[in-house]
Amino acid sequence: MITIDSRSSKPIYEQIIERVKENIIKGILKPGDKLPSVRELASIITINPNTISKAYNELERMKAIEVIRGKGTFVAESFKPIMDEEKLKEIKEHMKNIIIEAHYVGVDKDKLIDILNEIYREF
Amino acid sequence: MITIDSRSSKPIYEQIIERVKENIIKGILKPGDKLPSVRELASIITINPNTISKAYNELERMKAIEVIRGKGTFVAESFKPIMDEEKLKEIKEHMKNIIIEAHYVGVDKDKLIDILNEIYREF
Amino acid sequence: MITIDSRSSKPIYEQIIERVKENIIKGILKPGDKLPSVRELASIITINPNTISKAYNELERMKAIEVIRGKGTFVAESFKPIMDEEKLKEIKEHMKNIIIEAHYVGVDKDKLIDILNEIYREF
Amino acid sequence: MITIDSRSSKPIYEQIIERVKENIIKGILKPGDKLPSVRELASIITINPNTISKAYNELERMKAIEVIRGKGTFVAESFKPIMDEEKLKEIKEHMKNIIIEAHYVGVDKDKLIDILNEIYREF
DNA sequence: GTGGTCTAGACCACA
DNA sequence: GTGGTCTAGACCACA
Repeated sequence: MITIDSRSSKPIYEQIIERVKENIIKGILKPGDKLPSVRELASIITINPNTISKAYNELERMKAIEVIRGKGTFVAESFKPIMDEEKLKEIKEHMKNIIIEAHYVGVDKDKLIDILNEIYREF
Repeated sequence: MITIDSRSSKPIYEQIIERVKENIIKGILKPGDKLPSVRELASIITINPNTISKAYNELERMKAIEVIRGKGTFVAESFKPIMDEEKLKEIKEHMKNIIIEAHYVGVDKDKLIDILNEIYREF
Repeated sequence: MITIDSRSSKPIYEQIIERVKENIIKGILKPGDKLPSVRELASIITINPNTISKAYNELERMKAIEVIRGKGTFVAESFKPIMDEEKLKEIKEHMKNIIIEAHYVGVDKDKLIDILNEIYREF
Repeated sequence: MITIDSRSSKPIYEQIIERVKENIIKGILKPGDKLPSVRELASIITINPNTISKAYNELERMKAIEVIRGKGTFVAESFKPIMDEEKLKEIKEHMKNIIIEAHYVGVDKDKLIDILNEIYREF
């Protein structure tokens, strides 16, 4: 369910965050579902537990998951998008950079929208 | 022409690369145009020359600019998009992450396409 | 394993790149093998770590080695020659120059092919 | 007759040396032939005269050309290869590096010998 | 412990 | 004046 690319320049803890969020959005993980414990996940994907911990902590801060003491970690019950101006600006920045990179491999606006639609279809 | 956001977590040399590419795409920098010399740009944006050098070197590797010995650095004459499977996969990855992040601030597909179109309009 | 000729006009970081590639081709370094860390190698050959870093970065770009975050640097698992027209042209250029230089020290075609065969035998 | 690639990382003066030697080996320039004067050549290929001068000086040191005061520069009358141990070692080094580079673009021994033969045929 | 980024500063070849 | 190489040293994120 969660696959890590150790060769990626993207930190492992960020990869975990993304995979968990992706699974939630895709409905593979539903509100109330229990996540594997830190140690469990660490042994499954053979990653240092500290790294899993860091990912879970960030996910909790984002209200994507909830830690219930003594019971475990669960997908948050109610998902309310939090409109965050800073975050929105960041997204625009990232999109601009994608557009620039796309241009340099010969991907134009229409092809980029195709890619975007394709990814949404997978969700 | 080239502005750096020192609060950004993105390395300075990467910011320079992006700004130069952006200026080329927007036509602000045209093929054959001379870029400021390493030392010049370093003093303009008060960054260490080594950092500028690193950015210029990567831009040269990407064939976006050309270094002519003892004369300076110039926007490459011929821009040919290089279709790179790896790079394309990377772009898709980035796009997927943007979509995930967008979802968490309540930005849906249509709004994201709006943002994309808006950025293209600036180019 | 890696020796530097400080009298050579060839930059140190390029010498390191060549020695590493040579060791990989000779099988002294095998896929998955760990390379000495940047600091380790720096202290072994008494070279500044930045210089080692530069060499390792170029080797990574060439897909000869892989950097795994926080763990170290390893010989790439899968070696796939990348057919690169530019690089091939460069090789021909170099070969032409060798032939010209050889002529001026009285080394003819047959002797040059002997030299070539001799080097291949060492690999 | 002499073409320069200003984008090459190879210094212009070295490129001139190589082209002149190449022309001599190919017989395009014969012993006793007059070379263009420094200023002439400088204006033909629009290069700084100092750069031409440097190339001619090195060619003279190698006994490939001769400067006759007040008359001009000529291809040396008698070509005697000078067996130079240092130079030979250098050639072997270069050959080794070519072999390493060739391996990384998928060019094996036989193909490399083909390339070598092909270049000799042009001479 | 691992590599990545950045600064300050020196020296050099080349044009 | 131009970029390239190298050193010394600091700080940082990641695992």
